[in-house]
Amino acid sequence: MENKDSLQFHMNMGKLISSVHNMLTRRFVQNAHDAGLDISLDQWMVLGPIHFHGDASQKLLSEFCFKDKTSITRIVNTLEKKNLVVRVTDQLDHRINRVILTNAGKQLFNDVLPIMNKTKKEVSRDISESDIETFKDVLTKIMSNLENE
Amino acid sequence: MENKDSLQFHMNMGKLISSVHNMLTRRFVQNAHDAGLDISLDQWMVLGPIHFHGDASQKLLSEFCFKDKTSITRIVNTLEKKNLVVRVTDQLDHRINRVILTNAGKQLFNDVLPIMNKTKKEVSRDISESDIETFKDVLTKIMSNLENE
DNA sequence: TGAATAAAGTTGAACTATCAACTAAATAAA
DNA sequence: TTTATTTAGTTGATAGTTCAACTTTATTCA
Repeated sequence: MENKDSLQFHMNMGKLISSVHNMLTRRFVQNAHDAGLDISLDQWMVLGPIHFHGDASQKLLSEFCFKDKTSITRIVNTLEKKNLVVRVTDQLDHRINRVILTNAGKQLFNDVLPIMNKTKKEVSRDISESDIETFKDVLTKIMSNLENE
Repeated sequence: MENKDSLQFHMNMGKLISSVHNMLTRRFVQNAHDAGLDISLDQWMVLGPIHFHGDASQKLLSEFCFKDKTSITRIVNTLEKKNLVVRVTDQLDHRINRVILTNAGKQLFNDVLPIMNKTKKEVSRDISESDIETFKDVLTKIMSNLENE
């Protein structure tokens, strides 16, 4: 334990981000599960934008979620299997799928919102507002640093 | 594009961390690939501690990497398949596997080190030292917030 | 000592990520 | 208008994550 902590101190950024990402994912799913909700973090990260946009194409979801289009295909497959969304072919451009929330999807969205807030609270416990701001700024900066080309 | 940026501004922490993690992973693998090296970020994250400890058990790797023991099993499988490590049963406690770097593993470790540094430089470009420090402190704090129980 | 329990790893199943190769539909170019 | 190219999405393959169930070996304790 002690050994682990002292090593943790020397962890580089990549490992920190990776570890935090894993732990965050686990905690969110656990909180959802404890509330009787069956959803993964990735499903939630796609469900949110679908709710937000109303009739997002998979292409838009891909850009918005910073996920590969293949990942979107498969997450939407899962959401569709759970009857949370439906794919509707665009009338004008038949290549495009519009992804729409079902009533069950809207219901789940509303149920998960408080779980997300609970998780957020647990994550940012005892961290100052200004540190959180700096933290988010750095993350945003890293994203622009890694944005392709 | 513009739309995406304005939305990005409102991204919550979870999504930021998730997105950064994905982009970071992609960039590391791409940099390694460009240098003719075939390794994933997760393989690297396990290879490092193996190098560091000399004869780490999978249990130790699991704690050290903040990964599930199952993940460690499979990553070590992959590393073993690539002849980068070998499993040696502990003489005193036959339940324990000691994971040891082969010469090829040591070689790869040395080859990947500069790639990691290159990636680190790309990630932290134009971010002040003090912001990086705050950033790492917040990540460490989040980890302790999410540490179980 | 012998039975219950705990610890270290593995395996199977379901899900996600990424790459490459593919289909189908729309657009550009000849 | 026909051909070439681009775009949206899917499929297959390989790797990693998590959970639950399992094996094997150690330890506890009755």
